[in-house]
Amino acid sequence: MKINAPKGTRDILPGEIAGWQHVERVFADVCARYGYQEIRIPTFEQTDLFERGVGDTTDIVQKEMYTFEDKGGRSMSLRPEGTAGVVRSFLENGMASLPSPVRLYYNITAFRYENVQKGRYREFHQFGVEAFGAQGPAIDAELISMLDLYFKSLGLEKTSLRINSIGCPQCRGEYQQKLKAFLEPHLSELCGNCQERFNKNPLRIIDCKEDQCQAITADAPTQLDHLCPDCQIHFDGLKDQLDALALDYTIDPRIVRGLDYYTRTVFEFISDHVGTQGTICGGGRYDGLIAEVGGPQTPGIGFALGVERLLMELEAQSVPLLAARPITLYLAYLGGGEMAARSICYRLRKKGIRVDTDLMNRSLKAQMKFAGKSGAEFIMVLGEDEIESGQASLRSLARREVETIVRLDDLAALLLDIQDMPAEQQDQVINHYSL
RNA sequence: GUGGGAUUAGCUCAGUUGGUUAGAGUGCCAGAUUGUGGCUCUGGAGGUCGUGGGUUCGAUUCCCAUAUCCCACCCCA
Repeated sequence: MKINAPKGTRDILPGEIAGWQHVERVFADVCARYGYQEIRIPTFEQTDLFERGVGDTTDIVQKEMYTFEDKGGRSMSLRPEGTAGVVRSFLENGMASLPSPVRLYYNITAFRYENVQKGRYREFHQFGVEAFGAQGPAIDAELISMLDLYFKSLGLEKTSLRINSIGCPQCRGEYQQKLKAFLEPHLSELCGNCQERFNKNPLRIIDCKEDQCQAITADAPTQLDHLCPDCQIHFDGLKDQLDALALDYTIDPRIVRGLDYYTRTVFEFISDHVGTQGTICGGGRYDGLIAEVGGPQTPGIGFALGVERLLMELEAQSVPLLAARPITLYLAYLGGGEMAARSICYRLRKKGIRVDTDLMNRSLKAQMKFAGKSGAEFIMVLGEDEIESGQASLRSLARREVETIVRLDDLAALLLDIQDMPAEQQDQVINHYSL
């Protein structure tokens, strides 16, 4: 029986790992510059946490969670997102008593039982950030500027930011009444889904992509026009903050977001290269979530970024990613040189040099071939003559003509100098060691 | 949960109007007078033609089911 990777999962192979490591490194670096610290949380939690945190009316919790009973009869779920677990950890570890705001970031896999398509997997990767304890819009703008800096650091130029405010529970309730009153006369013209949404979650109707629904909701009242004074002040403040940072944004009253916990500020970074799954990054404020999970009333805000989608966007925009670092030296050997070659190889590796050598007893010709395909920068052949004289020829594999006789005793120092150096600068160093 | 397309060698794909030992390119291993790679030539390994049923003298080919992949609805990152 043939065993495949489970539907919706995939292997990240050595050939593509460089891109992943690159976006991870740059993300960690940007987070550090903003004073965000990494947190690592469990892959599964008590199901109850997600029901309360993500919202038990959401599709994510109702239809898409990997839920199982453990051997103690407890209901557990694989995390469908990161925020709930981080909030749980924040409370459990007394982080509320740390100086505010508490700023955390994470790099996780998350799991949702959905049908797979472009940019959507059952196991997927998210980078995320959560900040607790800051009330005003400055932190909203900080998160957005962080993402802007991150995208720019990666070389991703064409990202579009959309922001909206979905108000607080008070003004949202009033707005929902107005929205329903507006939609009521058109109820029969809405698509089937939206007719169901009318009672369950009318907000989602203005997010519907069906043409007939968009036509009806085009003139619908927006939450943005019905914010309470406090929410309005917050949203105006956010715009001032973004203007001060010279960040471009579009106000999109149709952004709703499918997680129950959002309040006030919501935002998305959109791509048009990821099929219909265009949201690379989504986030917002969740001032009620911490209390909902059982903690004190604490404001919070965060975002999550889809790593697979980010990588697709980078590829679509032809952004060069850091390549894997090649082997610096391939150490080939002939019969009598084998043990000396092994010993030198180990010594070089201890010094931090990337070295490869043959383990298959191959002919010299085969070793050369292998070295050439391995992408190694330099090659050296060790036989009895070289061991005896303590000298050997160091040759560039990419630039055949570059060949220099050097002392084996100097080899470590030489390679350490030229490792990771641009090719055109290497020659000078090599000449310095030349006999 | 619902649709459309696909599945043949490690990878990219031909092919068979149903008929003996199923092909190419590429990759892998080896060799081309036992000390210097990328080109070329030769040889080799590698496939129960996604899986399970059915029709048939005979199925990789036709039919049904199922799994997986890709795309879309929905939802989200």
